[in-house]
Amino acid sequence: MNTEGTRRDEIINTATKLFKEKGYSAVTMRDLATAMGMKAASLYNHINSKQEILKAIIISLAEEFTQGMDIIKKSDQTAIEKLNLIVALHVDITTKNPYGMASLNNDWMHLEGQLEYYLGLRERYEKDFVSIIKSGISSNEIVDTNPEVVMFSILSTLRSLYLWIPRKEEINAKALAQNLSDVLINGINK
Amino acid sequence: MNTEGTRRDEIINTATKLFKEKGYSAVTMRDLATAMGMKAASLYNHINSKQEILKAIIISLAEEFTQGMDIIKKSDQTAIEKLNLIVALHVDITTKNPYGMASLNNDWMHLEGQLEYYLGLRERYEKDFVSIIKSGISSNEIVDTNPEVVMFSILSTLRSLYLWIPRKEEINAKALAQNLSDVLINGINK
DNA sequence: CACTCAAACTAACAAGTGTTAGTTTGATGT
DNA sequence: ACATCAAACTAACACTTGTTAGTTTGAGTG
Repeated sequence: MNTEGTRRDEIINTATKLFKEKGYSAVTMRDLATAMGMKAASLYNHINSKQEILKAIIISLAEEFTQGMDIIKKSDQTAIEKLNLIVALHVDITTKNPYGMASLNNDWMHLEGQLEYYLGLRERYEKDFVSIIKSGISSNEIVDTNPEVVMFSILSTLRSLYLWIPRKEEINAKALAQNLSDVLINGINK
Repeated sequence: MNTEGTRRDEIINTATKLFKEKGYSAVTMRDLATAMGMKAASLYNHINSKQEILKAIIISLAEEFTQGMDIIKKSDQTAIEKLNLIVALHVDITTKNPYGMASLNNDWMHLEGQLEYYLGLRERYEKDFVSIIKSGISSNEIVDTNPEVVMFSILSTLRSLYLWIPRKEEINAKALAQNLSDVLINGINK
């Protein structure tokens, strides 16, 4: 038994790139096979279905976010500091797998068996996020605005990071997270 | 000749909703026909191709943004005021056609004949946006941060509005634009 | 009534879809 | 030399795709 899953992982990585460019539905198994330098039927020596690939991409990412949020919400930090940690979490996960984030954002509705599970994780994440903002408002750290608008605004930016991070190799993750935190939390008004 | 294009418009509106839910590639002409209460072949009495529908949805929206930006950039306003106008522009267009915004954001890459034209409009829009931010930094209205990070942050939120506006019938456009401007420009730190 | 015409229909097409079954290849360890 | 086995292959399947051609329907108009 050698390093398990290597060939399968290559297929999933290649699929992730293709899905990011055209979306899950527009990528055929023959497209994927060509990109891998093989015939479509050969893919099935390593994976069981196209759907399984999508699941492998999305669910692991969604669980990473859930775990990150669990740690942050339990941590003994101010609300603002927790928001900074959320920004860092997104920058970190997105830097490691920017293409996968495209599927997470755009192709989750094509999950067949795990759609409910995914939606559950997502709802939970957003609830935790809003809770942190609300507690920051209560503790007078955060201005008293609609907490959902605040979450929406921050989360939209963080969810779009995958579009931006690949072009920004020059900037490192820590600097980007700091820069984003500044803009998102302190605003841009002088 | 009666009110021209009615039936065609109904088809495009129906398609817009379907595209928002599953994406362009995953919606078949038979799906669309069923939603219209007719057979797939009948659609072709009103439209010439599936591609034409996508083009009708995306290009008109992209041109609306371009026109809006042209007016804003020529206007005699401070940079911050121009940013407020951009927020209002997005809220306005998205409120009128939230489903179409989903295609604009997620299915532009499936444009076949007009891809270059679309990308040109988009690039121009982003350049104008960055220019406004830079001029705000020069005039000391805006904090001296990376202008592209600022644009990215604001634009990500504005581009995601389509996900949010349909659930928020209670809030009116003007109030939402004001609320967003506050959060995006002044930040949330107290 | 006969004519027109938009808008639906049925039937079919060629190409492409995900997937299965069975077979060949070639490197590895005995 | 032989057996093994992952990993590729060829061939084919049942079904779906966008689209075309030709036909029928039915309301409105002279």
